[in-house]
Amino acid sequence: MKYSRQRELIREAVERSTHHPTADAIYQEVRKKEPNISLATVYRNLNQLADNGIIRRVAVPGEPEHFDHTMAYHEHMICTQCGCVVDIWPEKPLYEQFEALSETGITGYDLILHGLCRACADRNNLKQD
Amino acid sequence: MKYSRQRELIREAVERSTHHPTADAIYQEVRKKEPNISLATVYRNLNQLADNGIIRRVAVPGEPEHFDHTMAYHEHMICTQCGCVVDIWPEKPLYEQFEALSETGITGYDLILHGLCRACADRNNLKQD
DNA sequence: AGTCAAAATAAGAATGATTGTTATTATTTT
DNA sequence: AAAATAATAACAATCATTCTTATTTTGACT
Repeated sequence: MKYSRQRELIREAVERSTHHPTADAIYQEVRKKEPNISLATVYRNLNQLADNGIIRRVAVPGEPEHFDHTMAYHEHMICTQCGCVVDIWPEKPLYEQFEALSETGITGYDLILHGLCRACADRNNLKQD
Repeated sequence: MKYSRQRELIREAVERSTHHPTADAIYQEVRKKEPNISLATVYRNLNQLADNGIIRRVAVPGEPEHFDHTMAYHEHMICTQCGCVVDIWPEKPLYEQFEALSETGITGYDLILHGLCRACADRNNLKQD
């Protein structure tokens, strides 16, 4: 894997991100510093970074792929109201729960939880009072 | 929801299916009896049936949507070798495990387990002997 | 049975996310 | 510095899915 300025900018943009950006969001961000970068380059590098365990893919059904710079074990919840993706930090990895579910073994999983984010939950409570 | 011959054929095709067919697989199947049916009609009706709780959507990251006629609670595993989708029947609903993960509550989730299906596991063991 | 409004359809265009192609450029190795 | 390799920009292509529109079907009500 050779160095490239573009890949470095992409990696940094994911690193800086507070939300869980899509390829297009990263594209828009990196374009500020590298106006001629191609969207295909962003996709190629995000995939490469994910395949090399440097960033994490977050697959949300019915949405474009999201990406996450936090590699420490955690899960994701999508807000049913505003659509934002929030980190969920279980006390114990869910993986253990899943292992017993198949005789042939579980080697991995994709999980997206659904619920209200803090902001939406609070906003709803305010209106209701 | 008015009756339509097309919707009925689509529902029956999902009902008969042993795997977890995609919209296109259902389209190919229904076309045998209704050659002029449109793919858009298949999509529209699969969505309608799913929205009305008559069939279930099975979202597999990186693949077209699958559908399932079995409405009783169960999970899904995708075989990392052959790509087939198999039903997993947990003793207790995983939902309970997930509820405690968010202060704001969990209203649902999407889960796909990864592992080897029985057939692939057996095949691998044979070769290895 | 005949009329009407609502719902559904076929056909195909359009969309959106993602990947492929190719000629060129940048990076690493010799 | 030259050769070999990987990466890029530009843009075409693909794939799944949804949208549009003119037409047909269905179900309710005479």
